[in-house]
Amino acid sequence: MAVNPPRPSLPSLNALRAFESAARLGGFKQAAAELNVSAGAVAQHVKALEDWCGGALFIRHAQGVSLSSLGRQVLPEFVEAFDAISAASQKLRSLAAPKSLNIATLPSVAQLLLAEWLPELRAALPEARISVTAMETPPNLAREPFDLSIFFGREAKDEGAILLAGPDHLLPVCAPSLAQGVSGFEDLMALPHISDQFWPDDWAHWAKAAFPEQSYSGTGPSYSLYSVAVREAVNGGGVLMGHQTLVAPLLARGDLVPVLPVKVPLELNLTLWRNPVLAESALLEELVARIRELAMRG
Amino acid sequence: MAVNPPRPSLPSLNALRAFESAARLGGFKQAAAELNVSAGAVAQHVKALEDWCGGALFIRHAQGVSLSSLGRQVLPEFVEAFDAISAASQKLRSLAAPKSLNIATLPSVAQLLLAEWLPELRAALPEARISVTAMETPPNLAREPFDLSIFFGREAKDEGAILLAGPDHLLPVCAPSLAQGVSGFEDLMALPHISDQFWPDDWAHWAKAAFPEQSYSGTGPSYSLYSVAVREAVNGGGVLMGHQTLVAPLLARGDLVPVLPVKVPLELNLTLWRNPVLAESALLEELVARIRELAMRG
DNA sequence: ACGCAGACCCATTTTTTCTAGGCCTAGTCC
DNA sequence: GGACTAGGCCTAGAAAAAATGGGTCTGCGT
Repeated sequence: MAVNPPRPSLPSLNALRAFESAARLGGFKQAAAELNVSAGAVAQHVKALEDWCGGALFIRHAQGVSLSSLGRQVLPEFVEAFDAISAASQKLRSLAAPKSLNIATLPSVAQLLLAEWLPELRAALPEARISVTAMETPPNLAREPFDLSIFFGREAKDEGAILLAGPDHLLPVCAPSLAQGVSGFEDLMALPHISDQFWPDDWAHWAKAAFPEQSYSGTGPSYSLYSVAVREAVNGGGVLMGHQTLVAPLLARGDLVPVLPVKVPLELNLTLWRNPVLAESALLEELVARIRELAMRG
Repeated sequence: MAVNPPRPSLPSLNALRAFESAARLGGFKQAAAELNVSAGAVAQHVKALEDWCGGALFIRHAQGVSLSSLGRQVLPEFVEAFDAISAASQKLRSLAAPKSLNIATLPSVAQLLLAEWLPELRAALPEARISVTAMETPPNLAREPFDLSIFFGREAKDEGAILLAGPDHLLPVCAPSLAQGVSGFEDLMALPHISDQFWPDDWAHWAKAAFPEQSYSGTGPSYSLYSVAVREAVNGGGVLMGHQTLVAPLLARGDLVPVLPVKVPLELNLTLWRNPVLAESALLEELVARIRELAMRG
C-alpha cells in the first residue's frame, strides 16, 4: 500500500491529437484520413478524452460533428501545441539529415516531370540526397516531413507557394503514327480514348469546351496511373487527353503529337510549396531555384 | 498500387515524449520514473526516434547518457511544445470540471492534516469537489493534473509557492500515560522507539542534535505510513519522533504529549504550491486562503 | 580488482489500438 | 414518402505497439 499508487495522469497524447485533428478539420472522417486510421479509431480517442475530462468536446449530429463550447475554448491551444511538436520534429529531421531533401508530389508529376529533371538536379546538387514520394493528396507541410511539395493548385497565393507553370491546358495527344488523317471531331471520336482515373472528367470537359455543339460520350481504357496512360498513348494504344504541363517533355521529344490543335485551359497551376516551418537552407534554396528553372524551360 | 501507399510520417508522439523527458531529466531512468514505465521502454522509444531521424540524440556512457549536440539543439523546442500540451490539457480539465479541486500531498499530510481540515474546507466551499491524492514524491505541477500540492520543501522560493508553516521541528511524543516519569535521555531510550520508513533518520538526527554527547542506536517498530506510526504512539505503543507540523493537532487535542521538551529544527517547511499553468479561479483562491488559515492556526 | 549504476538487447507478455461490420439518425433526391 | 447516403456509434476480435524482465556490457569509484 502507498508504494506506487497509480497517479492520475494527463490524457494520452494520441487522444489529444485525435481531438485536435478532428476539431481542426471538422469531422472524425477527415481526421481519420489525416492520421491514417479509421474513423472509429478517432471516435474512440475522442471519447476517451471526453471521459477523462468529463465534458463533451463535440456535439454529435446525424451528419457530422461540431465543436462544443468546451472544445472551441481549448482547440487553439492544442493546435498551437501540435504545430510546435511538428515544427520541432521537422527541425530534428533537418538537423539530423541536412543533406536530404524530400519532395512530395503527384505520381504523374513524379514520373513525367521529376524523373525527367532528376539527372540535372542531381548534377547541380551532388551532395544532396533527393527523395521523391508520390501521393494522391497534397501533404500538410506543417505536419508531414517533406521539404517541398509539387501539386496542382487553383491559385498560388498561400505562403511559400511558387508557381511552376502557367495554367494547365487539356489537349488530345497520341503517337505520331496514329495522328495521321485525323482532322475533326468525328475522326477523333473514332479512336480509342485513354483516360486516367485521377482526372476522369478530362475528356468530357475538353469536349464540352472545344466542341460544345457535339455530344460526347466516351469510353476507353482507363488507368489509375497517368504515366501508364501516357505510355499507352506513346505506344499507339489510343488518344490520351493530355495535360500540357505533364506531357510537354514528350511533345518536345516528338513521342506524342497533338491530334487536334484545340487546347482547353484549366484552372490548375503546377505549384511548388516550400515547407513553412523549416529554417533557411542554402541547399533547399538551390533546389527550388533549379526546379523553377527546369519547369520554366519545359 | 498507388492507392494509399504509406506516407512517411512524423515520429510517434510517445517517442518524442520519451526523448523530451529523458533529455530534460538527464537519464532514461528518471524519465522512466516520470512516465511510469521501465527504463527499457524509454530506451526503446529513444532508439526509435534516433532511427527515424538517423542521428544520435544521446551519447551513451557506461553510467548514464548525456545529450548529443543534435539533442541539445532540439530539446528546448520539445520542452516548450510538451509544456504547451500539458498546459492545454490542464486548461481542458479545469474548464470541463471547474468545481473540482485536486490536491496532491504526502500520505502523512493527507491523513494527519488534510483529514483534519477537510470538514471545515468543505463547509467553506460547499460547491467545490475537493479530491486529495496521496503520493510520496511531489508531482511536477506543470505536467500532472493537480491544482495544488502540499509537500515539505527546503525553501519556498519557487513561483507559486506559499509557506504553510515555519521550519518543522522534531520532538519525541507519546501517549500521556506513557510519558509519566520520563525525565531524561536514559528514560527515553528505555521506551520503544516508533519510526517511519519515509524519514528513517529522524531519531538519529534528533539524538545527535539534542544529546550530542550520548550515542544513539535505536531500534523499534517501523511503519511505512507515518499516520500508522502516529496511531501507534497514541495507543501507547511507544515513543514516536514527531514532526511538529504533523502532530500539532494531536498535541493540541492532548492525544499526544511531548516526552522531553527538546525540539530540534529541520530544514523542512510545509509548503503549498499552486499549479503555475492554471488560469485564475476564485474557487481555488478561496481554497488556498482557507488552507493557509488552517495551517497557521494549527 | 570488485562492485555498482546505468544502459543495452531481445524474447515474451501484456496492453493498447485499430478495424470491420452492423446499427442508427437525419438530410436529400426522385 | 420511400429509398439512399453520409457520418458517427458500438462491439468483438485482430493486429500492432509497448512494456517487462533478465542477462550482458562498460567504466567509475572505492
